[in-house]
Amino acid sequence: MNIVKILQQDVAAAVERLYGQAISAEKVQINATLPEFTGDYTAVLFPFVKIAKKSPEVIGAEVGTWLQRETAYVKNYNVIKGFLNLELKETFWHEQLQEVLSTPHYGRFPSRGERIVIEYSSPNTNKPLHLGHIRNCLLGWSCSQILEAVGYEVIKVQIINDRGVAICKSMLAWQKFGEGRTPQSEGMKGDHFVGDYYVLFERKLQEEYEAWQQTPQAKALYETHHKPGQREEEFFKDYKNRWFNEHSRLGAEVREMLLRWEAGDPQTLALWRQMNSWVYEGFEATYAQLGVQFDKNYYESDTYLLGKDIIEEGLQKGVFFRKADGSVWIDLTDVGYDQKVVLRSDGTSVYITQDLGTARMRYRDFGCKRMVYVVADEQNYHFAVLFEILRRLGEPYADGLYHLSYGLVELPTGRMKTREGTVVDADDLIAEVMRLAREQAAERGSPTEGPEAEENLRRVAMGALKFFMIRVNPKRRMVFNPEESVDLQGQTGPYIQYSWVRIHGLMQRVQQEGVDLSNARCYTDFQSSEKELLRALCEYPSVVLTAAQEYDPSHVANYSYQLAKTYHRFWHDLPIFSAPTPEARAFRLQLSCAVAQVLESAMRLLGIEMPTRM
RNA sequence: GGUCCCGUAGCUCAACGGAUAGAGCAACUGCCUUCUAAGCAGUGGGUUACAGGUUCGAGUCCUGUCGGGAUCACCA
Repeated sequence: MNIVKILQQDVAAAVERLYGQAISAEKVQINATLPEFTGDYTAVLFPFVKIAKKSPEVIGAEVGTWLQRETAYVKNYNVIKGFLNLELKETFWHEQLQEVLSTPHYGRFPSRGERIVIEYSSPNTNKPLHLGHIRNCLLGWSCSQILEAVGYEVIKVQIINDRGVAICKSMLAWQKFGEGRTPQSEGMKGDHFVGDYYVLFERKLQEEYEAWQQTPQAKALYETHHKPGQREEEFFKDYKNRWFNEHSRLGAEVREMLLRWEAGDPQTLALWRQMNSWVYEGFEATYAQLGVQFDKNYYESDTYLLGKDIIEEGLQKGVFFRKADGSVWIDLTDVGYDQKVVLRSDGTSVYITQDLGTARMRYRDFGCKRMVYVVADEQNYHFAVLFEILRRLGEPYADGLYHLSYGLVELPTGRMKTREGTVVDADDLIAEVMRLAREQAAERGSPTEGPEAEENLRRVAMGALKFFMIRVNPKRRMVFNPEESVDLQGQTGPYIQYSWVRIHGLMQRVQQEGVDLSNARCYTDFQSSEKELLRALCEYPSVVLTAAQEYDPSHVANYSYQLAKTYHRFWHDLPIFSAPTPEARAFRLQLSCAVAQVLESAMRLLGIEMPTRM
């Protein structure tokens, strides 16, 4: 059990014994003692003043004495204002260190025998992945690792939006202008190849639209329909969607194609499969670079008709109601939401219908009472509504749903905009980070040739990128400065990796020279940076737990940085291999070993691997 | 307009309701004859948007104001 919990219980016991009132151990506040005071952990005494009817100073003395007498691990105490600083015995710290070293998966929890589904990435198949997908993937992946560490059986899924207007646009553009080209013939990644046709379509569409705006019909429309003071340009910007549906020739062709697809036209399906398979090849390559995987892929083409049975069920249960035109609704005004359509008047599903169906499908597939959706915060309202509907339907998993909502990734210049070409492509970004890692390694004289160096460079580069994105609280919007993301100094992934590499070097020497570490326990003269490391090591499991409970990997990222920072200072302040005594050397090496173990474990939870050399 | 999220150093971010609000970047200054300097140490930089309230104690909780964002489609 971790030390904070032990202290909470013992302080609670002390208060009960001394003052005759039971308090819950969880309420006892235990903090790490601030560096300027002596002690390891500090109990906050103010809450006991009412119970004890004594001053904090007196309570501190009494509780401190009690702990020192009744427990095996308190060495000394002092009271400053309302704070009881406790100093723990050396034997206690040795036990803690040995526990870390002897627990192969320190920081992992026993199985809960419970499954949890986590959905992330979920791309459209008309364009390559971009910066936003990277945040999504990294968040999803590290969350899945963290949930696994706390004992869930995690099932990672994505839903691929492989149908609809968007992919038909790419298909149509390829059909009209592709002249039989393929990713192979062009030497391109398939997702970029298909994406280019999507862009081409949009360009051709814009050309058609601009030409149309010059027609008498369009001019007349502007004259009769524009809002007061609205310029022609603005008017046509707003009108584009309607024009696409009602006047555009290309728009009509896309809709025809979509209809042919829905009717199962073999030629259309063949083209659709061909183009999607190109895209999937590209996605796979990007996912491999990011180091993320999925246990199961759902395809919208399989799920887009789901959910209608649920609508029927909901109508019978009185959760939904039908309007005169045949459309089906739910009224959520009592919880502050609106009325929502769940089935169109023509009987077809809307987006949320699909999600209702997919949720149930996953429950049937995996029997999981918990599901996490990693989706950007634009969809907060959608998920609030989805979860509320599932609750009202009485679905057995309804209380285990969580929307891991994350903020948009912006550039220093503002939001990424497809139209303005400011979208940061995932593959470009990865290539850029790799390039910079290589450049910096060369500057420092680190090896850059050979398979081991290549792998190390890759790990450093991806470590920088991943840490940069994961260290900020998911729900925060984040500003992505491409230059800072590939920084390798300061609060970065490589900083943490470097501390590990230092230890790795030490351990190699330990092995080569066959250093005896068995007398580490004889060392008792702990230095402050050693104590800080020990305390940090003890804290690790609870950090993982917090990250899991809050679905927030940034806790693990910040912890890793803190631990690495403490280690760097320890390294700087104290001789390790050449410590003054054999006991000090043994202890410091063991301590280093434990730090490396925890750092590697924590970083693995973030999807970051350690390089062997830097 | 309704609902939700966010306002912390010049910038990017931390801080279970606890002690004097911390890191990194950027700027300046030191430290490699000793285990890798992608490191360490120091200097400057703050009315935690503002105003009230709750309490032993508020960046954190409550109310209001201001500022930023998202969302409120028979789109996905």
